[in-house]
Amino acid sequence: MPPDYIGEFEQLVLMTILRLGDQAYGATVRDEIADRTGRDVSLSAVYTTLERLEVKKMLRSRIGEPTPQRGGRRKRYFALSTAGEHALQASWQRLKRVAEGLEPLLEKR
Amino acid sequence: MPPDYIGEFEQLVLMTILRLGDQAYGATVRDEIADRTGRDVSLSAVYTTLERLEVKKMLRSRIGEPTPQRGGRRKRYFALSTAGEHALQASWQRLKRVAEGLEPLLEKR
DNA sequence: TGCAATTACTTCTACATTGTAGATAATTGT
DNA sequence: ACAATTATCTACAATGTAGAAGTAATTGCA
Repeated sequence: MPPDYIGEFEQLVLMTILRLGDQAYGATVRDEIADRTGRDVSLSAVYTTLERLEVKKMLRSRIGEPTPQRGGRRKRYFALSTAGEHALQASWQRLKRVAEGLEPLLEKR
Repeated sequence: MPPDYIGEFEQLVLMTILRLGDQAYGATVRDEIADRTGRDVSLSAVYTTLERLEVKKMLRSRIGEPTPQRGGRRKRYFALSTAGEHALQASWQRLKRVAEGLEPLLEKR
């Protein structure tokens, strides 16, 4: 594998974190992916992937302050590392190059 | 997994077959992916994936006639099935929706 | 002719990585 | 203590990948 290879779900997760900015944690990532793809992934699938991406240094995380609301455990917020950003950009570029010119076939219905 | 889920490499392979049309077989698929992604995948990686996609009915294959060239085994040509075309379109749509609006971040260098 | 060498592809075997869910545990507010 | 939220553990299935081995053609030469 290329050193910065990421799988398709990892790619979705990274993009979603990028989109969510400082509101990226387990539940929001899950919900956003569900909304955008129509696919209902389990929370644990998301967490496992987040964990692995952090091990690969593509993400960093920090534990949030307790929210003065309704109880419950503290959130763990995630953000892309520079490496993660690069890996995501690289995979996006590769994909675009492979899809280049095929759009009419990929999008016809 | 959604019934039509395909991994990222499977996606590359399907797109490549679409592009290659009636010239899609092991070696050409490998070379095209290598050219477009810069990633040098082994032939056997390609074959395994082709095989699995055919089992999932996303591809069909036929054995070609012997070519009057330099000998060698007959080619096995691949083509997308209707299901494969749909799965590819669906995954492309999902991806586009997830990436929507993030292009500036995905493409900046 | 006829068979070893060469060529062009494909299949087999095996293992690493990624995808995914269900059960379980940890914190925090009331 | 209990309800509310979020996170971790455990396990297994699916996908990604390479290297060795196998097969079917053509060629060249005894």
